[in-house]
Amino acid sequence: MSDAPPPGRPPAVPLYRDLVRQLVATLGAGEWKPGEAIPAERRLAERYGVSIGTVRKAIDTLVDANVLLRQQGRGTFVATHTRDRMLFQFFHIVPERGPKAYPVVKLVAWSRGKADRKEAEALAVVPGDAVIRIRNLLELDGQPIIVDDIAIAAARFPGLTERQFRERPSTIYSLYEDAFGLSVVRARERLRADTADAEIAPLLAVPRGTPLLAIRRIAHTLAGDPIELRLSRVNTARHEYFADIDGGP
Amino acid sequence: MSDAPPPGRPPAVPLYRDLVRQLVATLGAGEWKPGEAIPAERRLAERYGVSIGTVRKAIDTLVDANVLLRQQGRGTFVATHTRDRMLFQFFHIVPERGPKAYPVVKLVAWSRGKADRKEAEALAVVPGDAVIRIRNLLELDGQPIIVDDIAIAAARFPGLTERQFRERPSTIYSLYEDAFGLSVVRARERLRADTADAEIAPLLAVPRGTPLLAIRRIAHTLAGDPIELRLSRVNTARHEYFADIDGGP
DNA sequence: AAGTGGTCTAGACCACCAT
DNA sequence: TGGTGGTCTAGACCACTTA
Repeated sequence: MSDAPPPGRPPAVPLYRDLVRQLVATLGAGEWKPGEAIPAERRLAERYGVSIGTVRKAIDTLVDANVLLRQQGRGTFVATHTRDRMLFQFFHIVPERGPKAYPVVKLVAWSRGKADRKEAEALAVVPGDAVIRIRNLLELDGQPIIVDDIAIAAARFPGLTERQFRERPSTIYSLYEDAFGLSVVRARERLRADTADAEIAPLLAVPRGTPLLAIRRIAHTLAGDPIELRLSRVNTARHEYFADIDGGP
Repeated sequence: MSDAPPPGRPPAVPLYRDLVRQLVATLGAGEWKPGEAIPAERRLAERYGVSIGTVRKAIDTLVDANVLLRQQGRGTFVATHTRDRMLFQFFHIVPERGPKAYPVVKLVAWSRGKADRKEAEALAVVPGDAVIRIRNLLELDGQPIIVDDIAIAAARFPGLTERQFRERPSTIYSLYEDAFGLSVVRARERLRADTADAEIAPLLAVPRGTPLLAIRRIAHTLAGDPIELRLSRVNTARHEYFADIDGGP
């Protein structure tokens, strides 16, 4: 790509892998922003001195990872955090019966504080570093179903205000993206069964001791940096968490 | 592929998609069995009269779906239900800390009965049809952590005996595969929080009312037929369910 | 040495979209 | 009409496995 491979020394890393790395670096540097088109495949092939097939294979990788989005006849675009993407990729609570719906999000609490040990570990910061904590209440069908406790490192979100959260028209991840250039592309979730304590129960309008589904999520950027720790508590009386193991061909 | 495309009428379905369909059909017909190699890509290209690139694209699809497995220098093999595959693809319970481990499975109960409405719906049979119900207790680190209640349609597993379950050296899905030619390739799971009742609590050695994670799984064959309904109840005091949202590039 | 999958090329032609 | 991604070809060469 930049250099010819040394003679007789086959490249340890395939060209298209290297191209993925370069595309990710270019994306990370902000040369192509969410919502924008990246250059056409033929142009990328020229720019990097590889064949179009190799470009396609590299782009395939990033499309599979939901980082890029192909649109035939139009171009290839950097993925954005629309409501739809949030609903289909990151929101896994569905009604027991009936169609999936968008939650209505209400900000309950917003505060600054110092990272405790668990927060620090999850966010890859030092205990005591400034964190911002947000509590949201999510309603489905007009009923309060989920309490989200979100923690983010203040250093990654300079100047973030409570007002930005209140006035957010779209999803939280689109706020991270638009205002701070931080794109969540993947997350790890751990689930367990818990019970409603005195603090959570009234928010969800359930008795204390009601079993709740507790979801601990760490959201990552394309570079792999953790940028959000989220503890969701879900009333699963009429809703469920879904997971599909393998989409199939 | 079999016929030339009508002149001026572009094929509605791409060649490689059609090839996927044919490969799936051949797999379903049992021409290539789990663990066996399918013909080399060059041979498939000849056999179906397409280029090797098209064959590779079709095989890519089935490899992504965990139906086929490529091994460089050896061949492409039909996936089997090994312990490893079970652990990495279908078993999502991990210790709170420490490495993932295989569960030790103990058969608690085995019975035949008639499908109730929910079982019938899940297994795509008629209520009242014969079903086999299995209850397993799964231990991790020597502790009983999971109770699995499995229901399968008896008609799909002719001659299945309790003994086969007791003597199973590997996983249940490998029994389905080896003895009945039914390969589980994907599953849908729905999770909610529940509490231990009088029946489950003693099996897990917890007090009644202990919060448990309830997982309802329907497992499907490559053809999309549901072949197993499984209700797992998990003591999440020291273990968790994990879900990765997007593997990334 | 023979056979396998893995990478890469340099095109051709098509379907789709904007103008 | 021109540009985009989508499909498909017919090879070449490589890395790896097995015999």
